[in-house]
Amino acid sequence: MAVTDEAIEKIKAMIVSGALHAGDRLPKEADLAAELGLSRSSLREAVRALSLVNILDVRRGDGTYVTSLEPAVLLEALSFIVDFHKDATVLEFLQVRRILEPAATAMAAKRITEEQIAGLGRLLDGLGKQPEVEDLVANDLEFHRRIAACSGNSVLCSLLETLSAPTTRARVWRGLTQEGAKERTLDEHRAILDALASRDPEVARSWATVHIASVEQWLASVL
Amino acid sequence: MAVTDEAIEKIKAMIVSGALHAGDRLPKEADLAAELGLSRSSLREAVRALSLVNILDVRRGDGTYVTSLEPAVLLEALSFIVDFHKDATVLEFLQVRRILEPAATAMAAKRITEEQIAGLGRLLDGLGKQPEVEDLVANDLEFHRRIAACSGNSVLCSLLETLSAPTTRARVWRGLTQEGAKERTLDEHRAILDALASRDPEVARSWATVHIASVEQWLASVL
DNA sequence: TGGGGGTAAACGTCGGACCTATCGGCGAGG
DNA sequence: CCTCGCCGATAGGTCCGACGTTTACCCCCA
Repeated sequence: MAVTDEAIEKIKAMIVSGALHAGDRLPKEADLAAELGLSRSSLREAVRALSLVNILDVRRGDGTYVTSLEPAVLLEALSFIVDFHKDATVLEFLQVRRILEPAATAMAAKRITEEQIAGLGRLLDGLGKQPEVEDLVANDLEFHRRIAACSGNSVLCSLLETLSAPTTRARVWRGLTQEGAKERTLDEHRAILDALASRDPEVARSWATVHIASVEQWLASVL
Repeated sequence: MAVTDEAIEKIKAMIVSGALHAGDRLPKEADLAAELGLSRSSLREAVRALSLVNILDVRRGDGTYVTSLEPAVLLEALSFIVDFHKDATVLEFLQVRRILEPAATAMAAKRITEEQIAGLGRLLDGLGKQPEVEDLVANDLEFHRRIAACSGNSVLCSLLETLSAPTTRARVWRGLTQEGAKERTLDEHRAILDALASRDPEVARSWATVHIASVEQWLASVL
Protein backbone atom coordinates (compact mmCIF):
# COMPACT_ATOMS: atom_id res chain seq x y z
CA MET A 1 0.00 0.00 0.00
CA ALA A 2 1.22 3.47 -0.84
CA VAL A 3 2.40 5.70 1.99
CA THR A 4 -0.30 8.19 1.15
CA ASP A 5 -2.98 5.54 1.54
CA GLU A 6 -1.44 4.59 4.84
CA ALA A 7 -1.57 8.20 5.91
CA ILE A 8 -5.26 8.36 5.02
CA GLU A 9 -5.90 5.25 7.08
CA LYS A 10 -3.86 6.55 9.99
CA ILE A 11 -5.63 9.90 10.08
CA LYS A 12 -8.93 8.10 9.80
CA ALA A 13 -7.90 5.83 12.66
CA MET A 14 -6.90 8.81 14.77
CA ILE A 15 -10.36 10.27 14.33
CA VAL A 16 -12.34 7.07 14.76
CA SER A 17 -10.32 6.04 17.78
CA GLY A 18 -10.90 9.36 19.42
CA ALA A 19 -7.29 10.55 19.37
CA LEU A 20 -8.63 13.40 17.28
CA HIS A 21 -12.02 14.86 18.08
CA ALA A 22 -14.40 16.88 15.95
CA GLY A 23 -13.09 20.41 15.68
CA ASP A 24 -9.57 19.50 16.72
CA ARG A 25 -6.66 21.03 14.96
CA LEU A 26 -4.09 18.77 13.34
CA PRO A 27 -0.36 19.29 13.77
CA LYS A 28 1.07 21.42 11.00
CA GLU A 29 1.82 19.55 7.80
CA ALA A 30 5.54 19.34 8.40
CA ASP A 31 5.11 17.92 11.89
CA LEU A 32 2.35 15.52 10.97
CA ALA A 33 4.38 14.32 8.01
CA ALA A 34 7.30 13.59 10.30
CA GLU A 35 5.01 11.92 12.80
CA LEU A 36 3.50 9.65 10.18
CA GLY A 37 6.83 9.03 8.52
CA LEU A 38 6.31 10.43 5.04
CA SER A 39 7.06 13.56 3.10
CA ARG A 40 4.97 16.65 3.22
CA SER A 41 4.01 16.19 -0.44
CA SER A 42 2.56 12.76 0.15
CA LEU A 43 0.80 13.85 3.30
CA ARG A 44 -0.79 16.69 1.44
CA GLU A 45 -2.35 14.22 -0.96
CA ALA A 46 -3.91 12.43 1.97
CA VAL A 47 -5.18 15.64 3.51
CA ARG A 48 -6.59 16.82 0.22
CA ALA A 49 -8.48 13.56 -0.24
CA LEU A 50 -9.93 13.75 3.25
CA SER A 51 -10.95 17.34 2.77
CA LEU A 52 -12.80 16.48 -0.44
CA VAL A 53 -15.11 14.26 1.60
CA ASN A 54 -15.45 16.89 4.34
CA ILE A 55 -13.55 14.97 6.98
CA LEU A 56 -10.91 17.67 7.25
CA ASP A 57 -11.24 21.40 6.86
CA VAL A 58 -8.07 23.06 5.60
CA ARG A 59 -7.72 26.77 6.33
CA ARG A 60 -4.87 28.43 4.56
CA GLY A 61 -2.61 30.44 6.81
CA ASP A 62 -4.32 28.94 9.84
CA GLY A 63 -4.22 25.18 10.04
CA THR A 64 -6.08 21.97 9.31
CA TYR A 65 -9.06 20.97 11.44
CA VAL A 66 -11.32 18.00 11.85
CA THR A 67 -14.83 18.97 10.79
CA SER A 68 -17.87 18.51 13.01
CA LEU A 69 -18.31 15.06 11.42
CA GLU A 70 -22.06 15.47 11.57
CA PRO A 71 -24.05 13.39 9.11
CA ALA A 72 -25.21 16.52 7.35
CA VAL A 73 -21.62 17.57 6.74
CA LEU A 74 -20.25 14.20 5.70
CA LEU A 75 -23.20 13.21 3.56
CA GLU A 76 -22.89 16.52 1.77
CA ALA A 77 -19.93 15.01 -0.04
CA LEU A 78 -22.35 12.56 -1.53
CA SER A 79 -23.64 15.22 -3.87
CA PHE A 80 -20.21 15.43 -5.46
CA ILE A 81 -20.38 11.74 -6.21
CA VAL A 82 -23.93 11.85 -7.45
CA ASP A 83 -23.00 14.52 -9.98
CA PHE A 84 -21.13 11.90 -11.95
CA HIS A 85 -24.14 9.76 -12.62
CA LYS A 86 -25.64 9.70 -16.05
CA ASP A 87 -29.22 10.59 -16.82
CA ALA A 88 -29.96 6.91 -17.19
CA THR A 89 -29.57 6.40 -13.47
CA VAL A 90 -31.65 9.43 -12.49
CA LEU A 91 -34.65 7.16 -12.54
CA GLU A 92 -33.04 4.90 -9.99
CA PHE A 93 -32.34 7.84 -7.72
CA LEU A 94 -35.89 9.01 -8.12
CA GLN A 95 -37.16 5.55 -7.20
CA VAL A 96 -35.19 5.65 -3.98
CA ARG A 97 -36.46 9.11 -3.27
CA ARG A 98 -39.98 7.84 -3.77
CA ILE A 99 -39.31 5.40 -0.98
CA LEU A 100 -37.71 7.85 1.43
CA GLU A 101 -39.72 11.01 0.91
CA PRO A 102 -43.11 9.56 1.89
CA ALA A 103 -41.55 8.01 4.96
CA ALA A 104 -39.92 11.28 5.92
CA THR A 105 -43.16 13.16 5.36
CA ALA A 106 -45.05 10.71 7.55
CA MET A 107 -42.44 11.05 10.28
CA ALA A 108 -42.68 14.82 10.00
CA ALA A 109 -46.45 14.71 10.45
CA LYS A 110 -45.94 13.34 13.91
CA ARG A 111 -43.33 15.87 14.97
CA ILE A 112 -44.02 19.09 13.14
CA THR A 113 -44.77 22.20 15.23
CA GLU A 114 -47.37 24.86 14.63
CA GLU A 115 -44.64 27.30 13.87
CA GLN A 116 -43.12 25.04 11.23
CA ILE A 117 -46.53 24.49 9.66
CA ALA A 118 -47.04 28.24 9.47
CA GLY A 119 -43.59 28.61 7.92
CA LEU A 120 -44.43 26.09 5.23
CA GLY A 121 -47.65 27.95 4.55
CA ARG A 122 -45.81 31.20 4.08
CA LEU A 123 -43.35 29.44 1.80
CA LEU A 124 -46.12 28.22 -0.48
CA ASP A 125 -47.91 31.56 -0.35
CA GLY A 126 -44.72 33.29 -1.37
CA LEU A 127 -45.14 31.84 -4.82
CA GLY A 128 -47.63 33.50 -7.13
CA LYS A 129 -50.29 31.80 -9.16
CA GLN A 130 -48.11 31.66 -12.27
CA PRO A 131 -44.54 31.31 -11.04
CA GLU A 132 -41.53 30.87 -13.25
CA VAL A 133 -40.42 27.27 -13.55
CA GLU A 134 -37.09 27.92 -11.85
CA ASP A 135 -38.79 29.60 -8.91
CA LEU A 136 -41.26 26.79 -8.62
CA VAL A 137 -38.56 24.13 -8.53
CA ALA A 138 -36.55 26.11 -5.98
CA ASN A 139 -39.67 26.45 -3.87
CA ASP A 140 -40.30 22.74 -4.33
CA LEU A 141 -36.84 21.84 -3.07
CA GLU A 142 -37.14 24.10 -0.05
CA PHE A 143 -40.59 22.77 0.79
CA HIS A 144 -39.41 19.18 0.88
CA ARG A 145 -36.16 20.10 2.58
CA ARG A 146 -38.00 21.67 5.49
CA ILE A 147 -40.33 18.70 5.81
CA ALA A 148 -37.41 16.29 5.81
CA ALA A 149 -35.80 18.37 8.54
CA CYS A 150 -38.94 17.85 10.62
CA SER A 151 -38.47 14.10 10.42
CA GLY A 152 -35.82 14.47 13.09
CA ASN A 153 -33.43 12.15 11.30
CA SER A 154 -30.42 14.00 9.92
CA VAL A 155 -29.22 11.05 7.87
CA LEU A 156 -32.56 10.79 6.18
CA CYS A 157 -32.57 14.51 5.66
CA SER A 158 -29.16 14.56 4.01
CA LEU A 159 -29.91 11.61 1.80
CA LEU A 160 -33.06 13.25 0.52
CA GLU A 161 -31.17 16.45 -0.07
CA THR A 162 -28.67 14.54 -2.17
CA LEU A 163 -31.23 12.52 -4.04
CA SER A 164 -33.32 15.56 -4.86
CA ALA A 165 -30.56 17.50 -6.53
CA PRO A 166 -30.01 15.33 -9.61
CA THR A 167 -33.72 15.30 -10.35
CA THR A 168 -33.93 19.07 -10.29
CA ARG A 169 -33.05 19.49 -13.93
CA ALA A 170 -35.58 16.86 -14.84
CA ARG A 171 -38.25 18.70 -12.91
CA VAL A 172 -37.45 21.99 -14.58
CA TRP A 173 -37.74 20.25 -17.90
CA ARG A 174 -41.07 18.78 -16.93
CA GLY A 175 -42.38 22.14 -15.80
CA LEU A 176 -41.54 23.54 -19.19
CA THR A 177 -42.95 20.76 -21.31
CA GLN A 178 -45.80 19.07 -19.51
CA GLU A 179 -49.15 20.77 -19.57
CA GLY A 180 -50.55 21.43 -16.10
CA ALA A 181 -47.46 20.21 -14.28
CA LYS A 182 -47.00 23.46 -12.40
CA GLU A 183 -50.57 23.62 -11.17
CA ARG A 184 -50.44 19.99 -10.17
CA THR A 185 -47.28 20.52 -8.15
CA LEU A 186 -48.79 23.49 -6.32
CA ASP A 187 -51.96 21.57 -5.51
CA GLU A 188 -50.05 18.56 -4.25
CA HIS A 189 -47.84 20.70 -2.06
CA ARG A 190 -50.92 22.25 -0.53
CA ALA A 191 -52.38 18.81 0.08
CA ILE A 192 -49.21 17.63 1.77
CA LEU A 193 -49.22 20.68 3.99
CA ASP A 194 -52.86 20.09 4.91
CA ALA A 195 -52.04 16.54 5.90
CA LEU A 196 -49.12 17.73 8.01
CA ALA A 197 -51.32 20.34 9.67
CA SER A 198 -53.79 17.59 10.51
CA ARG A 199 -50.95 15.54 11.97
CA ASP A 200 -52.06 12.70 9.74
CA PRO A 201 -49.02 10.55 8.86
CA GLU A 202 -50.79 8.22 6.47
CA VAL A 203 -52.42 10.93 4.41
CA ALA A 204 -49.16 12.83 4.36
CA ARG A 205 -47.35 9.71 3.22
CA SER A 206 -49.85 9.07 0.47
CA TRP A 207 -49.71 12.58 -0.91
CA ALA A 208 -45.95 12.51 -0.90
CA THR A 209 -46.01 9.22 -2.78
CA VAL A 210 -48.44 10.55 -5.33
CA HIS A 211 -46.39 13.70 -5.66
CA ILE A 212 -43.15 11.94 -6.48
CA ALA A 213 -44.71 9.17 -8.47
CA SER A 214 -46.08 11.74 -10.86
CA VAL A 215 -42.58 12.99 -11.59
CA GLU A 216 -41.28 9.46 -11.82
CA GLN A 217 -43.94 8.32 -14.25
CA TRP A 218 -43.44 11.33 -16.43
CA LEU A 219 -39.69 10.83 -16.47
CA ALA A 220 -40.00 7.14 -17.25
CA SER A 221 -42.31 7.95 -20.14
CA VAL A 222 -40.00 10.46 -21.78
CA LEU A 223 -36.73 8.56 -21.37
CA MET B 1 -9.94 28.90 -5.43
CA ALA B 2 -6.80 26.81 -5.22
CA VAL B 3 -5.40 25.39 -8.44
CA THR B 4 -5.89 21.89 -7.10
CA ASP B 5 -9.56 22.54 -6.54
CA GLU B 6 -9.78 23.92 -10.04
CA ALA B 7 -8.14 20.77 -11.33
CA ILE B 8 -10.68 18.64 -9.50
CA GLU B 9 -13.48 20.65 -11.05
CA LYS B 10 -11.93 20.48 -14.50
CA ILE B 11 -11.44 16.74 -14.39
CA LYS B 12 -14.97 16.37 -13.11
CA ALA B 13 -16.20 18.58 -15.93
CA MET B 14 -14.30 16.50 -18.47
CA ILE B 15 -16.06 13.40 -17.26
CA VAL B 16 -19.52 14.89 -16.86
CA SER B 17 -19.33 16.62 -20.23
CA GLY B 18 -18.35 13.42 -21.94
CA ALA B 19 -14.84 14.45 -22.93
CA LEU B 20 -13.74 11.54 -20.80
CA HIS B 21 -15.78 8.35 -20.77
CA ALA B 22 -15.94 5.56 -18.26
CA GLY B 23 -12.86 3.42 -18.63
CA ASP B 24 -10.90 6.05 -20.50
CA ARG B 25 -7.28 6.57 -19.73
CA LEU B 26 -6.11 10.02 -18.68
CA PRO B 27 -3.02 11.65 -20.13
CA LYS B 28 0.03 10.95 -18.03
CA GLU B 29 0.41 13.16 -15.00
CA ALA B 30 3.05 15.40 -16.55
CA ASP B 31 0.98 16.03 -19.66
CA LEU B 32 -2.30 16.51 -17.85
CA ALA B 33 -0.61 18.91 -15.46
CA ALA B 34 0.66 20.97 -18.37
CA GLU B 35 -2.74 20.83 -20.03
CA LEU B 36 -4.51 22.06 -16.91
CA GLY B 37 -1.81 24.60 -16.16
CA LEU B 38 -0.50 23.42 -12.82
CA SER B 39 2.36 21.44 -11.40
CA ARG B 40 2.44 17.70 -11.21
CA SER B 41 2.40 17.86 -7.40
CA SER B 42 -0.83 19.81 -7.29
CA LEU B 43 -2.40 17.67 -9.96
CA ARG B 44 -1.55 14.58 -7.97
CA GLU B 45 -3.52 15.95 -5.03
CA ALA B 46 -6.54 16.32 -7.28
CA VAL B 47 -6.14 12.82 -8.69
CA ARG B 48 -5.70 11.35 -5.24
CA ALA B 49 -8.88 13.00 -4.03
CA LEU B 50 -10.84 11.73 -7.00
CA SER B 51 -9.47 8.24 -6.57
CA LEU B 52 -10.58 8.18 -2.93
CA VAL B 53 -14.16 8.52 -4.10
CA ASN B 54 -13.67 5.95 -6.84
CA ILE B 55 -13.96 8.37 -9.71
CA LEU B 56 -10.46 7.62 -10.92
CA ASP B 57 -8.50 4.41 -10.74
CA VAL B 58 -4.76 4.92 -10.52
CA ARG B 59 -2.65 1.96 -11.58
CA ARG B 60 0.98 2.31 -10.76
CA GLY B 61 3.30 1.70 -13.67
CA ASP B 62 0.37 1.82 -16.04
CA GLY B 63 -1.73 4.95 -15.96
CA THR B 64 -4.81 6.62 -14.53
CA TYR B 65 -8.25 5.58 -15.69
CA VAL B 66 -11.80 6.72 -15.24
CA THR B 67 -13.71 4.02 -13.38
CA SER B 68 -16.94 2.52 -14.65
CA LEU B 69 -18.79 5.24 -12.74
CA GLU B 70 -21.54 2.79 -11.93
CA PRO B 71 -23.64 3.59 -8.86
CA ALA B 72 -22.31 0.51 -7.14
CA VAL B 73 -18.75 1.71 -7.59
CA LEU B 74 -19.29 5.35 -6.67
CA LEU B 75 -21.61 4.69 -3.75
CA GLU B 76 -19.02 2.28 -2.38
CA ALA B 77 -17.05 5.34 -1.31
CA LEU B 78 -19.94 6.13 0.97
CA SER B 79 -18.84 3.41 3.35
CA PHE B 80 -15.61 5.29 3.95
CA ILE B 81 -17.62 8.30 5.01
CA VAL B 82 -20.01 6.31 7.13
CA ASP B 83 -17.11 4.85 9.09
CA PHE B 84 -16.61 8.23 10.70
CA HIS B 85 -20.00 8.35 12.32
CA LYS B 86 -20.31 7.85 16.01
CA ASP B 87 -22.41 5.17 17.61
CA ALA B 88 -24.98 7.79 18.47
CA THR B 89 -25.94 8.12 14.83
CA VAL B 90 -26.13 4.40 14.18
CA LEU B 91 -29.75 4.56 15.21
CA GLU B 92 -30.43 7.14 12.53
CA PHE B 93 -28.82 4.91 9.92
CA LEU B 94 -30.84 2.00 11.14
CA GLN B 95 -34.02 4.05 10.87
CA VAL B 96 -33.27 4.82 7.25
CA ARG B 97 -32.52 1.20 6.62
CA ARG B 98 -35.86 0.30 8.12
CA ILE B 99 -37.43 2.45 5.46
CA LEU B 100 -35.42 1.13 2.53
CA GLU B 101 -35.09 -2.55 3.30
CA PRO B 102 -38.81 -3.35 3.36
CA ALA B 103 -39.27 -1.45 0.13
CA ALA B 104 -36.40 -3.31 -1.49
CA THR B 105 -37.73 -6.62 -0.26
CA ALA B 106 -41.16 -5.86 -1.67
CA MET B 107 -39.65 -4.91 -5.01
CA ALA B 108 -37.64 -8.11 -4.99
CA ALA B 109 -40.76 -10.18 -4.40
CA LYS B 110 -42.04 -9.05 -7.76
CA ARG B 111 -38.85 -9.75 -9.70
CA ILE B 112 -37.09 -12.64 -8.01
CA THR B 113 -36.48 -15.79 -10.08
CA GLU B 114 -36.87 -19.41 -9.04
CA GLU B 115 -33.14 -19.80 -9.22
CA GLN B 116 -32.53 -16.87 -6.89
CA ILE B 117 -35.10 -18.20 -4.45
CA ALA B 118 -33.35 -21.56 -4.45
CA GLY B 119 -30.03 -19.81 -3.88
CA LEU B 120 -31.40 -17.98 -0.86
CA GLY B 121 -32.72 -21.26 0.47
CA ARG B 122 -29.31 -22.85 0.17
CA LEU B 123 -27.78 -19.84 1.87
CA LEU B 124 -30.03 -20.20 4.89
CA ASP B 125 -29.59 -23.96 4.95
CA GLY B 126 -25.84 -23.51 4.97
CA LEU B 127 -26.09 -22.27 8.51
CA GLY B 128 -26.49 -24.85 11.23
CA LYS B 129 -29.02 -24.77 14.02
CA GLN B 130 -26.58 -23.19 16.46
CA PRO B 131 -24.30 -20.97 14.37
CA GLU B 132 -21.60 -18.72 15.73
CA VAL B 133 -22.69 -15.12 16.03
CA GLU B 134 -20.15 -13.92 13.49
CA ASP B 135 -21.30 -16.50 10.95
CA LEU B 136 -24.91 -15.60 11.56
CA VAL B 137 -24.32 -11.91 10.98
CA ALA B 138 -22.29 -12.60 7.85
CA ASN B 139 -25.09 -14.82 6.62
CA ASP B 140 -27.56 -12.09 7.52
CA LEU B 141 -25.68 -9.51 5.49
CA GLU B 142 -25.43 -11.78 2.47
CA PHE B 143 -29.10 -12.70 2.68
CA HIS B 144 -30.23 -9.09 2.57
CA ARG B 145 -27.60 -8.17 0.01
CA ARG B 146 -28.92 -10.72 -2.43
CA ILE B 147 -32.50 -9.64 -1.89
CA ALA B 148 -31.57 -6.01 -2.46
CA ALA B 149 -29.85 -7.02 -5.67
CA CYS B 150 -33.15 -8.54 -6.80
CA SER B 151 -34.85 -5.18 -6.44
CA GLY B 152 -33.28 -4.21 -9.72
CA ASN B 153 -32.24 -0.80 -8.43
CA SER B 154 -28.49 -0.54 -8.06
CA VAL B 155 -28.66 2.74 -6.16
CA LEU B 156 -31.00 1.22 -3.62
CA CYS B 157 -28.76 -1.82 -3.43
CA SER B 158 -25.63 0.20 -2.76
CA LEU B 159 -27.29 2.40 -0.18
CA LEU B 160 -28.50 -0.62 1.75
CA GLU B 161 -25.06 -2.14 1.55
CA THR B 162 -23.63 1.01 3.07
CA LEU B 163 -26.29 1.39 5.72
CA SER B 164 -25.99 -2.22 6.80
CA ALA B 165 -22.29 -2.12 7.52
CA PRO B 166 -22.28 0.24 10.52
CA THR B 167 -25.01 -1.77 12.20
CA THR B 168 -23.07 -5.00 11.88
CA ARG B 169 -21.20 -4.55 15.11
CA ALA B 170 -24.42 -3.73 16.88
CA ARG B 171 -25.99 -6.92 15.58
CA VAL B 172 -23.09 -9.03 16.71
CA TRP B 173 -23.41 -7.50 20.12
CA ARG B 174 -27.10 -8.23 20.18
CA GLY B 175 -26.56 -11.83 19.14
CA LEU B 176 -24.21 -12.23 22.07
CA THR B 177 -26.33 -10.57 24.70
CA GLN B 178 -29.99 -10.91 23.85
CA GLU B 179 -31.63 -14.21 24.64
CA GLY B 180 -33.25 -15.83 21.63
CA ALA B 181 -32.02 -13.22 19.17
CA LYS B 182 -30.30 -15.80 16.99
CA GLU B 183 -33.33 -18.03 16.71
CA ARG B 184 -35.54 -15.08 16.01
CA THR B 185 -33.29 -13.89 13.20
CA LEU B 186 -33.27 -17.32 11.60
CA ASP B 187 -37.06 -17.60 11.80
CA GLU B 188 -37.58 -14.17 10.35
CA HIS B 189 -35.22 -14.86 7.48
CA ARG B 190 -37.14 -17.98 6.69
CA ALA B 191 -40.40 -16.03 6.78
CA ILE B 192 -39.01 -13.41 4.40
CA LEU B 193 -37.88 -16.12 2.02
CA ASP B 194 -41.30 -17.75 2.14
CA ALA B 195 -42.93 -14.45 1.27
CA LEU B 196 -40.52 -13.96 -1.61
CA ALA B 197 -41.18 -17.48 -2.85
CA SER B 198 -44.91 -16.68 -2.77
CA ARG B 199 -44.23 -13.53 -4.76
CA ASP B 200 -46.11 -11.63 -2.11
CA PRO B 201 -44.71 -8.08 -1.87
CA GLU B 202 -46.79 -6.96 1.08
CA VAL B 203 -46.00 -9.93 3.26
CA ALA B 204 -42.35 -9.67 2.31
CA ARG B 205 -42.40 -5.97 3.19
CA SER B 206 -43.99 -6.63 6.53
CA TRP B 207 -41.56 -9.32 7.53
CA ALA B 208 -38.65 -7.14 6.53
CA THR B 209 -40.06 -4.33 8.62
CA VAL B 210 -40.55 -6.56 11.61
CA HIS B 211 -37.08 -7.97 11.15
CA ILE B 212 -35.31 -4.63 11.20
CA ALA B 213 -37.57 -3.06 13.76
CA SER B 214 -36.57 -5.76 16.23
CA VAL B 215 -32.94 -4.76 15.90
CA GLU B 216 -33.84 -1.10 16.07
CA GLN B 217 -35.93 -1.46 19.19
CA TRP B 218 -33.28 -3.48 20.93
CA LEU B 219 -30.61 -0.97 20.00
CA ALA B 220 -32.74 1.95 21.15
CA SER B 221 -33.32 0.24 24.45
CA VAL B 222 -29.67 -0.37 25.21
CA LEU B 223 -28.30 2.99 24.12
C1' DT C 1 4.71 -20.83 -31.08
C1' DG C 2 5.55 -19.97 -26.39
C1' DG C 3 8.24 -18.23 -22.81
C1' DG C 4 11.61 -15.12 -20.77
C1' DG C 5 14.14 -11.08 -20.32
C1' DG C 6 14.72 -6.34 -21.00
C1' DT C 7 13.30 -1.70 -21.68
C1' DA C 8 10.50 2.20 -21.60
C1' DA C 9 6.67 4.45 -19.67
C1' DA C 10 3.99 5.84 -15.79
C1' DC C 11 3.02 6.41 -11.13
C1' DG C 12 5.23 6.95 -6.18
C1' DT C 13 8.12 9.52 -3.06
C1' DC C 14 11.07 12.88 -1.49
C1' DG C 15 13.30 17.35 -0.22
C1' DG C 16 13.60 21.94 -0.61
C1' DA C 17 12.55 26.60 -2.14
C1' DC C 18 9.46 30.24 -2.36
C1' DC C 19 4.74 32.44 -2.40
C1' DT C 20 0.63 33.92 0.09
C1' DA C 21 -3.24 34.06 3.23
C1' DT C 22 -4.32 34.40 8.13
C1' DC C 23 -3.86 35.32 12.91
C1' DG C 24 -2.51 37.80 16.72
C1' DG C 25 0.53 40.95 19.13
C1' DC C 26 2.03 45.60 19.55
C1' DG C 27 2.09 50.34 19.13
C1' DA C 28 0.11 54.70 17.52
C1' DG C 29 -3.81 57.45 17.65
C1' DG C 30 -8.36 58.84 19.29
C1' DC D 1 -8.51 53.22 28.22
C1' DC D 2 -10.12 51.56 24.06
C1' DT D 3 -9.68 51.01 19.10
C1' DC D 4 -7.66 50.66 14.75
C1' DG D 5 -4.04 49.39 11.75
C1' DC D 6 0.59 47.71 10.83
C1' DC D 7 3.75 43.82 10.86
C1' DG D 8 5.87 39.63 11.71
C1' DA D 9 5.32 34.73 12.70
C1' DT D 10 2.95 30.77 11.15
C1' DA D 11 0.92 27.46 8.20
C1' DG D 12 -0.90 26.11 4.09
C1' DG D 13 -0.27 26.54 -1.48
C1' DT D 14 2.60 25.76 -5.44
C1' DC D 15 6.33 24.45 -7.99
C1' DC D 16 10.56 22.06 -9.41
C1' DG D 17 13.69 18.41 -10.13
C1' DA D 18 15.45 13.99 -9.04
C1' DC D 19 15.12 9.26 -8.26
C1' DG D 20 12.69 4.81 -6.93
C1' DT D 21 9.34 1.18 -8.17
C1' DT D 22 5.98 -1.16 -10.73
C1' DT D 23 3.82 -2.52 -14.84
C1' DA D 24 2.97 -3.31 -19.65
C1' DC D 25 4.66 -4.67 -23.78
C1' DC D 26 7.92 -5.84 -27.34
C1' DC D 27 11.57 -8.50 -28.97
C1' DC D 28 14.45 -12.28 -29.03
C1' DC D 29 15.49 -16.97 -28.41
C1' DA D 30 14.46 -21.80 -27.79
